[in-house]
Amino acid sequence: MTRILITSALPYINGAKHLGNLVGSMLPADVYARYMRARGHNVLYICATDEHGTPAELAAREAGQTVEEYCAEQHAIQKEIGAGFNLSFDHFGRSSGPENARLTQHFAARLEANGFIDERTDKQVYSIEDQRFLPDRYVEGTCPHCGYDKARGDQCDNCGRLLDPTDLKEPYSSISGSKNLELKETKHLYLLLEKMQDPVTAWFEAKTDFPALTQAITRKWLKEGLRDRSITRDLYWGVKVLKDGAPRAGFENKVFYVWFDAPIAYIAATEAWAGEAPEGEMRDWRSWWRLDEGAQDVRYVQFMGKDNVAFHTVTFPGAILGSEEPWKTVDALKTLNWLNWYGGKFSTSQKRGIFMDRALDLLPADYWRWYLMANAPESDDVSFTFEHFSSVVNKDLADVLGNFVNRITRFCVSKFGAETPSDGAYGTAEADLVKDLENRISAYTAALEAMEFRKAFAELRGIWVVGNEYLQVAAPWTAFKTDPSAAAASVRAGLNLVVLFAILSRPVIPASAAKILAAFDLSNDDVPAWPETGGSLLTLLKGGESFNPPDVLFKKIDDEQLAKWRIEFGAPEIDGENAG
RNA sequence: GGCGGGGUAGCUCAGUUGGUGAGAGCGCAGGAUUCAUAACCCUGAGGUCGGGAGUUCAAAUCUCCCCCCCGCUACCA
Repeated sequence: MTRILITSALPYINGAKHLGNLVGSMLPADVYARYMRARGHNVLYICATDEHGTPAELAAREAGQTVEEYCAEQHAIQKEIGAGFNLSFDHFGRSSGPENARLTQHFAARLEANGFIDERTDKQVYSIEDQRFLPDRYVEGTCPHCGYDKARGDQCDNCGRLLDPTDLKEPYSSISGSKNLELKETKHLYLLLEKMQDPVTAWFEAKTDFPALTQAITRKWLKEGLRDRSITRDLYWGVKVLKDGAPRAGFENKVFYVWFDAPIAYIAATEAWAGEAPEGEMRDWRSWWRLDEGAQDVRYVQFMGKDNVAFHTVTFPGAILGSEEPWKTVDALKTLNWLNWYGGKFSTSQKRGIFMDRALDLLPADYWRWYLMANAPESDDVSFTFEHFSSVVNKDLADVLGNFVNRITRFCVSKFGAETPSDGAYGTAEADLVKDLENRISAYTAALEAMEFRKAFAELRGIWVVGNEYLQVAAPWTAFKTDPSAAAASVRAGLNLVVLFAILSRPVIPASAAKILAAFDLSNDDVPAWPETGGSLLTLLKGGESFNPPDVLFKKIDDEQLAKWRIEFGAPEIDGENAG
C-alpha cells in the first residue's frame, strides 16, 4: 500500500466552473483517486477554491457583496456542485482560510531569512477613480502597433503583440472606463528566483515522471533563466504581509500575490482537513507534507491544465526549496489541454459554453463524467459539441453498457425468474471469455496507472463490448429451447459480467455502478474493490442470488432534446450532417 | 516576434528508436439476429497522414521552408 497525495488545480472563485475546467483537473484527479483507492492505496485527494486576487474583488463588487460574503457564498456553491459531480475530495478547502494565511506568511518569512526575498519599488498604473492599482490587463487602450482600440496592457488581442501598459495610447481603466490614470510608485516583495536557478534545475532534472509537455514547458523557463518575480500586490483581499508577526511597514495595504499563496493552499487545505477530523479519528497532515515527519513514502500527483504548468514546476518548487525545509514536492504531474466549445473557447467571463451547475440540470453526473474522461483532451485540445456528446452517451452508455445490463437481467427474469440460475457448468466459451477479460482488464489497469485516460476508457468500453459478443455467441435465448441448463450457465455468466462491469466502471461512473450493484443487493463492501485475476472473474454470483432488474440505466438523448439544448446554450451551427 | 505543443478517414482521436497492405470509436452501406433502450453481433466502403522540397533501398515518423490552431512569454488566474 502506498500513500498517494492528489491535488487538482484550484478552481478560481468567480462563479461556477465550465466543463473545460472540470475535465482539466478536478475530474481526472477524482477518477485517479477513486481508482487508487480501489487498488487499496491510502489516498488523500485535496482541492480548494482559489479566492484571492483582483477578479474576486471585482466580481464581489458587481454582485453588490463584500468580497468575504461573495467568496463564502461562491465557495459553498462550488462545493455543492463538486458533490453533485461526485468529486471525491477528502477535503475541499479555501485559500482564504487561516491555515493558508499562516503557512504563506511562514514560507515568506523563511524565504526572507534565507535571503530569497527583497523589497523593490516599481512604478505601476493607478486608477484614481477606481482607487486602485491596475494589473496590466485591466488597463486598456489603443494599440501602438495596429491601432486596435481595445488592446489590453499586457497584449493586443488584435495583432497579438506583447505590450506594456505604458505603451497604450488613450489608456483607460477596463474596470470603470476612467481615463484618470497615473503612474505611481509602489513597493513590493520580490522572490529572487534568479538565485534559485540551480536548485530548481537540479530538482527538476531528478524528476522522471513528468510528461513530455510538462518537461518542454519547464525546460523552456529554465533555459531562458529564471527571473525575480514580485509576490505582493496592492489589494485588500489576500494574505496580509507581516514582518515579525506584525504588519510589515509600508505593506499595510498590500497582500501576497494570489499565485504565491494558491499552491501553498494545497498544504493549508490538508491542514484544514486534519482540523476537521471526526472524533476518534487521527489525522496528521504533516505526515503527508513533511519529509521529516513521515512523508518520505508519499507519492504526490498533481493534475492541472497546460496553462499553469510553470507555476507548479518552477515557481512553487522554488518557494518550497527556498524555505530550506523538508517539504514534500510533486512526483508526478498530469497536464491536460483544453476542451473547446464547438471549436471556440469556453468562457467564464462571456458565459459561453456549459457550466457545471447547468450541466447537472440537463443530465446526471455520470453522463458527463463518461463523456469527458473517454474524450479527455490529453494530447491536444478537444472540441465539445452536443452532437458528439449525445452520440457518445447514446452509444457507449445506453447501447453498449446500459442495454447489456438490461438485456441479460430481463432475459433471466423471463426465463429463470429474478435470481441467478444455478444450473449448468461453464465450458470453453466461458474459459475463453475469462481469458479475454483478463487481458483486457490488465490493459485497462495499466492505462489507469499511467493516467492515460482516453486509452483506459476505450479499453473499458471494449470490455463492455465483450459482454455483448459473448451473449451473441452463447445465445441463451436459442439454447434455452433445447438445453435449458446450458442457457442457465450462460445467463449466470452474463449476470456475473454485469457485476464485473460495475466494479470496473466505478472510478468513472460511480453512481451508475452503485445502482447496478444495488440491483443485486450488493454494496461496495460485498464485492472486490478491484477484480481478481486467476480465473475467478465470473464466480461472484454462484446461483440463487436474487436481484431486481434496474430501471433503464442511461436514457438516450433524442433529437428533440438536442435541438432544445442547442438553442438554450447558443451552440454554433456545425458543418456536415453527421458530425460526431 | 520568441519558445513549446498540435495538424492522420465525414466527426472525435490512436499510431514516431523509419520497415510486412496506415488504426479505433462514431457516422455511412450491406448482412445476421430477435434476449434487449429500433438495441446487440458480423462484414465492408472511406485517408496522396496540413503544403512543398530533401535524406534514404524505404518517411505519418528524420532534415529544411511555408500555412493554420493552441499554450506560455514572468502584473489574468
